[in-house]
Amino acid sequence: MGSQRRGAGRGHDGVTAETILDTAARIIEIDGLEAFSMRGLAGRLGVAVTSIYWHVGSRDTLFDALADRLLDEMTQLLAVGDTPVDRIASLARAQRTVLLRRQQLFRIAYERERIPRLFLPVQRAVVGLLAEVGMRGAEAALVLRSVEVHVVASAVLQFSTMRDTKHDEEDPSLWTDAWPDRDLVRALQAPTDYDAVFEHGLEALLAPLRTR
Amino acid sequence: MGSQRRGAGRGHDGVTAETILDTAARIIEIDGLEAFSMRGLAGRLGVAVTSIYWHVGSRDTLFDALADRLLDEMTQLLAVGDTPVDRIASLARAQRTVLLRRQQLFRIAYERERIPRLFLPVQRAVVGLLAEVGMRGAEAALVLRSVEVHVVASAVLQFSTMRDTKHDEEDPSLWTDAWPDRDLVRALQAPTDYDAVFEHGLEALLAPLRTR
DNA sequence: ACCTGAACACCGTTCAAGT
DNA sequence: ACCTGAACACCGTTCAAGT
Repeated sequence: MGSQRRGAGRGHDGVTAETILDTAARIIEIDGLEAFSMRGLAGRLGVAVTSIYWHVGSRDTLFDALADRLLDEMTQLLAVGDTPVDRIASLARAQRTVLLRRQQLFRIAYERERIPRLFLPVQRAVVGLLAEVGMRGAEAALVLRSVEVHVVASAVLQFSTMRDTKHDEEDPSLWTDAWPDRDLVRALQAPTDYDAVFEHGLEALLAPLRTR
Repeated sequence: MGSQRRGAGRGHDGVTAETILDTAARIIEIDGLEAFSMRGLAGRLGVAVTSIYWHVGSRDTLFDALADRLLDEMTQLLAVGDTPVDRIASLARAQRTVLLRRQQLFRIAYERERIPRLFLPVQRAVVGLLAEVGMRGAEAALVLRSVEVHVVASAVLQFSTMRDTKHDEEDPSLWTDAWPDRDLVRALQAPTDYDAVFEHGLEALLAPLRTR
């Protein structure tokens, strides 16, 4: 709302919109979204709260700006692989990697309903790759969205177990009843391997494409 | 922390832990999680804030109690269908239906990392059904978790578009470039049919089981 | 153009005091 | 056993005032 950026950084002890956003992003990604406050951010920057309002506006517009940054990052992803289907899979993995690295920013984007926009650049690429294997129209749209849901899915679920490690393993007592299948009980007591779950689901979704 | 419930409702103008939880759940599910506050809840009940602390404890323990209620609801689900795979699919759908109806309570459970516990009753049932088609051990665990991830996934993604209807459709301008595939553009401009996406992904995950 | 403090209307929580 | 008001330490945001 307020500011207009001009020229490069000046030798001044004030803050710029950039440094505010940088610091906000760092606080949020390291200490978590709920640890963030406007006053805390101002304190970290050594500035009055009201100064933030001048540079980037309210908490709301600040979060919007952070969501835009994540969007920028999503437009940089590149597809690799020998076949079109391999390249689709590589894009899905790359998206997932960004989401896992930017968990908290992703939550912000999610809460502002920016997910469709966030995924648009990759979707455009996937559309082209689907056309290469002869898939178009409503059928292609369904595959596109299924892959998107799957990427978000496994990332979101992984968040809740990543947040604190003491919950990283399932409570063993939940599965200690006398089950006949000891291998399965052991597999379920181990921490969920979300990478494996992701690959399994992705392969299930892409399998029909591999035979065209 | 404080109270011990005894006997049935007494004719008194005080509140009980039950009525507090009922009112809290209604506020949260109707007005949304962010609209909830301890003071607002007290106001709605016509009681001082501090009275809530006596009956159910802090906001934290109150949310824990609400998560327990959702867990109870999840234990009631029944499998229907002719084949074991059909019954697995029916359980997945039933779970999804509960999640969509109790969106906000689910968010609470999710943020408290109760998802594994929440899904345990259904998982037990699915384990039995997988055994019926001869799937056990680590392989069964992977399928189990993939289905769980898929259910949560499509529900979570649907939330963000359900919250306000003006975002229910994708921004048409995102796809209006000159694309050769008009059918696909039309399909992508329409609101996402999450039911279809859910069924598509579920079928992809269960397809390998149908041929055993 | 940039930064400030004071003020407002909110929070969750504790605690001593009432009946 | 149950409920209360006062108080504390937080919020986000606005606004008039400074330089």
